[in-house]
Amino acid sequence: MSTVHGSTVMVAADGRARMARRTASRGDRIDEAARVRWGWDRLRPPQREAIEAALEGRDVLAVMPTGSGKSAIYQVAATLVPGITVVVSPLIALQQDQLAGIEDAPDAPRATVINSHVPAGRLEESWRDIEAGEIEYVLLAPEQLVKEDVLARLKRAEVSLLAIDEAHCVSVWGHDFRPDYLELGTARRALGNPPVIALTATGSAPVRDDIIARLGMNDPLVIATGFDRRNIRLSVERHTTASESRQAVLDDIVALPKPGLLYVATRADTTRYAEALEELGITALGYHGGMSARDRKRAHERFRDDEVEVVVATAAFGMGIDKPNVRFVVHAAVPDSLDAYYQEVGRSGRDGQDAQARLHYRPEDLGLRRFFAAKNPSAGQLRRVIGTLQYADAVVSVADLAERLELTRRRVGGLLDLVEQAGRLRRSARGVRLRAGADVEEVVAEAIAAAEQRERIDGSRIEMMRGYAETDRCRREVLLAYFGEEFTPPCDRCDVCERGSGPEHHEADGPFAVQSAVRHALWGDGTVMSTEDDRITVYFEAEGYKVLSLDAIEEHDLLEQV
DNA sequence: CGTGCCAGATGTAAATCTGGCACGGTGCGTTACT
Repeated sequence: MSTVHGSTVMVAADGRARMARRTASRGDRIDEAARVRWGWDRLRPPQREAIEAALEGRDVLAVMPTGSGKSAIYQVAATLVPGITVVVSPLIALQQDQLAGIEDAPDAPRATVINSHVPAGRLEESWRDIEAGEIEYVLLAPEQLVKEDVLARLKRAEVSLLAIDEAHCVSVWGHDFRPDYLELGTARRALGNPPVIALTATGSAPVRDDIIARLGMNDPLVIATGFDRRNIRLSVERHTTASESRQAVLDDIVALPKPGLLYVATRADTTRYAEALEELGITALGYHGGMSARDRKRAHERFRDDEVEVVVATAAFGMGIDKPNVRFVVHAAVPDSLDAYYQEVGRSGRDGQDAQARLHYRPEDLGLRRFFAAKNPSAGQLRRVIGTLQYADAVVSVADLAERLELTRRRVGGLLDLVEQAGRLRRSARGVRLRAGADVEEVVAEAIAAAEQRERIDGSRIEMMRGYAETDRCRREVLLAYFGEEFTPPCDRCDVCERGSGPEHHEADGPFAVQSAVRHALWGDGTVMSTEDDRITVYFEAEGYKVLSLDAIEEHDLLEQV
């Protein structure tokens, strides 16, 4: 676990020198494949490093901003290993884009998608091609990869590489929303344990740890490139009333250069703001997950083609968006974490030109995020799940379990995740079973404790969002510290620095270095995320983020270096 | 947790206040109907 965060870049750098000597010819092959198959003149060092590691059979976690060529890693690596490459992609729309991207390349190998939108006839055709060895890339969502027949057919075709695109979904969605994300580790084993390449643009400590643990990655090479996007100007405007905030958002959008994105908290707000903007003479479109696939596609296209100035969207909008000239991302309400915020903000200024990231903040808006983070697992349902598993005393598939208990698969998946976090569940390709010697009431209590832990962690991430909004320090410093990157202010590209009102920066000379491992008497192991004059922020694996006063630490001897 | 809608109260005419209550995000797949 020690290579997970912090020392990662060093690990990569060490490996590079060694590998360069040993595998010069492999490097040539990589470049040649990239050039001939894809028409890319050269790969950047992080891309090559990741490919080399994967070819050596090592797991790779690449944390790189969108648009930095993450896909190239698995796309090129796939052409240099014998079997097929399975690419897990969260959205069917994204799979279509990726397929088109592959098919556009000069001499890329063939790819196919497996999902419920593919007509049965075409699907069978794809399978025949896969089994005949004519396909290099199989694109699918985790829901497919947990199906027994899909796994069996893929295994027969020999999978040499497993790529997980948008891998933060494992952590962000796996725990409740899309539980099949948690089965990817099991699926990997069922496929014969091919090396995993996990790709994401979100790289905070808990998310990275979770990805590595959930995918069962073994001593992965973690490549994290810089997070700083200096062309994006960061600012926060604080409001007291809802109507004042609303007016400020509209004023902002009128004044800012377009096109841009407005993120709101609810579906109803997408319509309300879009209508208000239209009345102000701005072409605007609402966008949320409840819209039809056709309307969503249309909105994407109109935004891409500059036919609409502003898209007003919930968090549903964004994945796969690679529009270069987005000039602003305004938030009418806070998202649930800095991970989400930075990802949304990162959709601006892809062309390197000036862009604005403005957050309109009311502390009350955090309430909605807390509501969504509340897990409140039912002890009764947990008892039924655990009791049924114990009674069965055999492997039961999640679908079976859901049917027997008359609960949705999502619900059962969420409950099983808690049992797993409590260390009481065994997963296999065919289903789950309880570990031997478990007492039902004991497991229920442990699972509830696991839910409470998760809630604490999610809650602490919301608190970090609050910390960003309310800080009197350089916003870039705060944001980058969250991603484990040290930054010395001023950045001159945030509202705090521009006002010149931030506290004077001192080189941290306290006892705890950023990214060092520490242990707390009560909260266990943690990693120092940032240090200030009188306090430090630590991420504890079991508790989430905590801000500790240095005086208190000293007085009560709370924290030791590990 | 916070917001916004609605019914009912207020107290004698129209409009404002108040308390209760529903609702809030992200997508895969499957299935039953047009």
